[in-house]
Amino acid sequence: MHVRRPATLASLAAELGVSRTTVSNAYNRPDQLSPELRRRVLETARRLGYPGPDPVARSLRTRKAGAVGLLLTENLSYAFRDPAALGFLEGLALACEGAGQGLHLVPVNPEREDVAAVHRAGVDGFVVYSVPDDDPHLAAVLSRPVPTVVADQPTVDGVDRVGIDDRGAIMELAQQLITLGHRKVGVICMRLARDRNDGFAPVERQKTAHFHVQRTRLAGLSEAFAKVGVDWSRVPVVERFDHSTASGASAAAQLLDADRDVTALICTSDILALGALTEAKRRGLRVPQDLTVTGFDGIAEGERLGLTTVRQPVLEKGKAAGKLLLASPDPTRPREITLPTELILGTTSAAPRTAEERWFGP
Amino acid sequence: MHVRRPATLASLAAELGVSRTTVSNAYNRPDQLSPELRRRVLETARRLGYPGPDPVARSLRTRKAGAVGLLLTENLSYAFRDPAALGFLEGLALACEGAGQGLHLVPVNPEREDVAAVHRAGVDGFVVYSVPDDDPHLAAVLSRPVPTVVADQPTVDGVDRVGIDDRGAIMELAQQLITLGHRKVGVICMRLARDRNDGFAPVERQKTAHFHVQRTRLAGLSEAFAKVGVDWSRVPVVERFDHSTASGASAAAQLLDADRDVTALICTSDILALGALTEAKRRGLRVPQDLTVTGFDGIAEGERLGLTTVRQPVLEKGKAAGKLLLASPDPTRPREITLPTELILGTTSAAPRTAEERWFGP
DNA sequence: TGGGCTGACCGTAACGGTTCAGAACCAATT
DNA sequence: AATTGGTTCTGAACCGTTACGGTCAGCCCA
Repeated sequence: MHVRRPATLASLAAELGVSRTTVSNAYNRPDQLSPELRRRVLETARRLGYPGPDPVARSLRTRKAGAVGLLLTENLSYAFRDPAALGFLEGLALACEGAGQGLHLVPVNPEREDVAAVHRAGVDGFVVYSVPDDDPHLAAVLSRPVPTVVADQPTVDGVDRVGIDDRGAIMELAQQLITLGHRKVGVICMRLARDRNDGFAPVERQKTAHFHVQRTRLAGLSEAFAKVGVDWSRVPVVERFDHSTASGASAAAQLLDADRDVTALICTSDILALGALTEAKRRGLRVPQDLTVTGFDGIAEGERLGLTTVRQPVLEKGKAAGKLLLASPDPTRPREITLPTELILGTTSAAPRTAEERWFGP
Repeated sequence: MHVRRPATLASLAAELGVSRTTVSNAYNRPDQLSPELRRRVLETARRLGYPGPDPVARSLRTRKAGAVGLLLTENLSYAFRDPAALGFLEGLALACEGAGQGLHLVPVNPEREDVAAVHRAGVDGFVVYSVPDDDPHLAAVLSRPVPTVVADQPTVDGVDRVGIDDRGAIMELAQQLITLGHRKVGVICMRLARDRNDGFAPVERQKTAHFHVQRTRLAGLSEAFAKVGVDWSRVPVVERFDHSTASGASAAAQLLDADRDVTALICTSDILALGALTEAKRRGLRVPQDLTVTGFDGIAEGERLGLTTVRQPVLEKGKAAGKLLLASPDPTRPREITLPTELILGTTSAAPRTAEERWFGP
């Protein structure tokens, strides 16, 4: 019994004196052979230590890998720590699980731009979640001849898409602040491009941002405030590369230091908003009396704190992406799913104090 | 130009009038052909829409898939919501990313016991994280002829393992409570088997628990308290199937309702402990004056609340699992990595009130 | 008796690559 | 002139399966 090479379908067949087809059928189509022979095949397999048909060889032959590839932002830890990304991931994983498909996280080396991993992934399709528009990995994915779904990304021709109406949602939020009377606002956003720029982001940078979600939200804000005569080029927008409450706090500090008249801090994520709240508290600013703070996403911790924000259905977004990918392989035209959002009016937003109040207290 | 079937290595070679080997070399070993020819190959590839060597076929030939399989508990959402599991996942993902390996989440259908997905996964190895000892998926993984690492699971012969000293760690915690004077304690634990049993868990069930981690922690507690003469069979142990703060709260309620003398609630996870804290507050019990509450894991929210607990390096655990799997393919004997834990004395533990104080107030 | 049907099994041809041992060619060295 | 060495490219053998289209024996029924 030479245990060097593990047994294969062929060796098993030889041992049994039957054809490979029959052994294959024993595993895949029990109705194609007599129960007795099938029993013998399976028993001999056990005896020889044959672990069943090799998954890779099977994939090659059947032209399906049984897995979905997932391309995430270059920084993996980011995804695992961002509640919104995590919700998406969970939803996608659930959809895959429901369909019996594996979920293959594509390794993205943050250092060298190594696109090879995308080409090496044996998957039946890809989901691309919120990567920069110019990410070479995205291009690599698109070059693969498998169905793809993008999420929180701009439309790519021939590719399904799932997302929310970022522009509309944040405009609704902006309108709320406008109605309350806010005109001097500041914005804290996530990184806008692949290069690090921890500081103010001029309008040009906002417009050419490589991250669709951020770009769109900023555009929505700009549009909403322009309508009531606010000169957007004078609205301070502070960008942070890292996505953490610490970043939110330092951004708030930077912004408030530079512009003390600001009555509202609009953050493009709840995580950043949580940090802003911390900084406000540290400065002795009461929220919402002295300062309004808003977020985006609708994460649990924000809800607990009564954060005014836009809630988006992250879990559903992931599920939708999975379903889109796993449904019909190739319909005529790419589909697009836009999920609804909900404006959550919490306790961190209120009308700004009047100039008078500012000087003399409430 | 029949675009029916996408181009293959062979069709490209035919088009160019060179051998398949040469085309293969153009992609994999650029030094094996002239730069000029390589350029032609690549350009023709682009023209014909050839996406590069098929990953599955390549995997078959090279006998490596470039991915690691991960088997998680049957309930996927659980993993995505448990900070400890998430930390492990992040660590593992980082290790894989560092090695350029994909991470393949094996779909585990909670309904029917469908082990097929394990056999279908084209991976070079498996990591199995905290599944019940009798999980058929675990058996399926072990039957595959690839290296495997188990984490937070009992040792399996021939398989690498990573974990912590659950018994020792919780004994240290127990000793601390004992030193403080606690003798009447109650325990809240996660589910002990695959069947649902939301309620008290008799000693027998504790001992035969299918989840290694829970079983070991309970054994450690039992041992520590037995040493000081506590009859463990009379210690209330409440089990919860779902792992959530709500479960922790309801378990605490059930336990405190049944046994009002309890001075300390030992929870086998921080999540459960957070719930217990909520319930204590709801009852007007002051922590730690009226009730001591402890957890296990060392999650961020627990730290913020000053929870007395055992901190374990979850991220490192995941990284270690990945490294173990990706290091040398097959050493002589299986390795075992036990990571250090740290007892965190927070503000949720203190000496119990004396009987006198109980009746007359502090 | 022979035609048609069914159940059980088999042979061959892919699936799309990689790899290894040369062959062919040319230039440089002995 | 023969040897050596290097580069560039080729042929053929795998990798382990499954899909497809059979074959063949036995049985039913007219």
